[in-house]
Amino acid sequence: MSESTTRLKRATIFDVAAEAGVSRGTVSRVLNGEPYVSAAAREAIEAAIAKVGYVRNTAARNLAKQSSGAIALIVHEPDSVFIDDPNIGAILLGANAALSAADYQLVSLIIDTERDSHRVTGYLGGGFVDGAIIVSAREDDPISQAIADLRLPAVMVGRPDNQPQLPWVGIDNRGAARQITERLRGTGRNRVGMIAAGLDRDSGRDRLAGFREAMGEAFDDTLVARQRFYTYAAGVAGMAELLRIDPDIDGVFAASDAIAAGALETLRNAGRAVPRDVGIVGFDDSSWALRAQPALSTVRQPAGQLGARAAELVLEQVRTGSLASNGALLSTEVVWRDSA
Amino acid sequence: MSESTTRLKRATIFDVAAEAGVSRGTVSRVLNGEPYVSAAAREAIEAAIAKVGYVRNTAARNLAKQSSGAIALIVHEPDSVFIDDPNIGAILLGANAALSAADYQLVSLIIDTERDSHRVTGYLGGGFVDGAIIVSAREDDPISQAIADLRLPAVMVGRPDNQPQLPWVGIDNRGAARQITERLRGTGRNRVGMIAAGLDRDSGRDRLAGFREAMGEAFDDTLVARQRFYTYAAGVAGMAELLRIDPDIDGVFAASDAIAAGALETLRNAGRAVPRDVGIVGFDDSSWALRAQPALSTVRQPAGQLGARAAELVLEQVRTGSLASNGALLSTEVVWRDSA
DNA sequence: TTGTAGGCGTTATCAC
DNA sequence: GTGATAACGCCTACAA
Repeated sequence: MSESTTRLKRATIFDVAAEAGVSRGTVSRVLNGEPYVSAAAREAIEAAIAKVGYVRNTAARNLAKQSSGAIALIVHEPDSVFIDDPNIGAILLGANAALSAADYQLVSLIIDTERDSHRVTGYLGGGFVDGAIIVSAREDDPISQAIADLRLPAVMVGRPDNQPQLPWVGIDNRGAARQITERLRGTGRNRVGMIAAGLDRDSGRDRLAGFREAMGEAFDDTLVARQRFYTYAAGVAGMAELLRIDPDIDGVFAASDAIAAGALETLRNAGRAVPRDVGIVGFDDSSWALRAQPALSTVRQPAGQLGARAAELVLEQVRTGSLASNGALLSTEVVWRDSA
Repeated sequence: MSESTTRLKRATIFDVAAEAGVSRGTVSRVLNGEPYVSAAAREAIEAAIAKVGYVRNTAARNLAKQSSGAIALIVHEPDSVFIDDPNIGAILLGANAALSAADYQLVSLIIDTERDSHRVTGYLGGGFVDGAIIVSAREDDPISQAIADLRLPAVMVGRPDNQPQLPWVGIDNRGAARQITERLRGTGRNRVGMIAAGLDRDSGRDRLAGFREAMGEAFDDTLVARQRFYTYAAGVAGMAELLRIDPDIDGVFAASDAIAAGALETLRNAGRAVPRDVGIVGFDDSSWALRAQPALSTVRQPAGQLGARAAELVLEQVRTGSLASNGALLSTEVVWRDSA
């Protein structure tokens, strides 16, 4: 009676062994699907497991096996802007699918404050996970250093500047930026600028570099509006700045679709028609691209594959202790729609 | 030399104790900030910790303490649509902040397939976490049942239908829907319909119920377009359906801002002006609301607080073993802009 | 095929 | 204040 109200002690292998009339060793063997167990024993044990309601204590298992079967995915967005990042969800889903196929558990950790950063470091060192995927780390990220110290198998999504020894997967931001800028220029624009963002990460800097390359001689640094975040608001502000600097601007490469959408609003309010007066292209091919008016020409980023590939590389390290290659570049695709 | 290439064994309390010339017990005491440790011992131990590069093995600690200091947040979106859900990110951040303040680690688990569901169940039972927050569970969710079986402290975000014993936090979807519908009708609309979605969850059903209540005698079930997801595409399709059924429709309550945005597109293509010809209101006050043309009148959902409150309730259970109240309703607010 | 027992790294309860 | 030492629950040689 009182059993049902007080918190019952959870059954252990001991209880199962006693119930089935065998030793703990044998129970452990059937639990792990090992051979050399008689059918009779197996049956008795399975019945006992069901009867006593046994579930394995993974903390104990981890301790004994020195591994956890889990991989962390760390999202580091100290400014809480990741809510609007269209890629992170897809990266997560891709990583989850790849790990799931290998029967690993993905656990996502978010770092929002300095305090989070410390706590997560402790968590990573605590045997909770066998490896880690780091998303959207910034230049000065303490986590990547901590991971290196812990010798925890890890891979970054995006190319790390300060941790050259960390394996990574990413896209060729520079090449993609160059391609779409060239295409934009090809529509006969003469004065083309850029709304850049995220210049504290490699992705942001590389997109700017690609733009500069594509512009060649025509590059004009005053026509680069530098914003902090990849947001709609940044697009609104950045476009206003560009119009102020050069009212005759007729082409804009926005560092993200959200920025492009914001720029569209500014242009609309300024009475400029897109693509007639001004051609604009974005980056990501997120949901912003299709919903914008007009629909955005942009670069498709294989976010899901990014996550999946990162997961595979972590698993390779976990299993073999090392990695065949040290980085992977996934290919992008220019998607041409109506905005330029 | 070879030390640096082969994987070094991680230092344990043993090593620290030896290095500092004290016993493990004393080391453990300083590690846990307990009193009754001499300054000399503390200093020696701290130096030793730094010297041997000790980091605590949490698996062992969990085993001994029978707890983990981590709380799971389970996102269950089998259709991968959560990428576009504007609330989940905020819920996550809110929960993370609340747990962080109590020095708990939030770990997010996503369930995307049947296989994920099984694996996560095992994870939850394995001593990795002390409690769980369940987001966006659906009616037939096996996870909530598993959690009940495990006697794991848990709380749902959103009111559970099938697990009445599970504590939860949510908003008054029905009341909020009623309020905004009444306000919409107050703008002098005669033929008002609804684009409903997510009718397999309480939130979706409650919004429809609130709409019905507000309409009273004027409720017309043929003017309810039922969609599966809370997406832009659903809005496009739902609005088309409503226009087909009643070309004279002059008011629409969309079950989410994304749906409302989609509806706006259909209306624009159909040559209907908003709010002149048709008034439209949404739900969530997500980024869709402000970026829509015209900006949406909508219901603000306190997503961050939802996550924070859920976290607090889980911690209360973890610490006291029980809960003072069994549910919490957070208040919403009608935000009136230009779309109606 | 099965049982035995030592070890995984910490914590906690004792004596001292 | 500090040092032994028995848990914690599981895995895994090794022996039988």
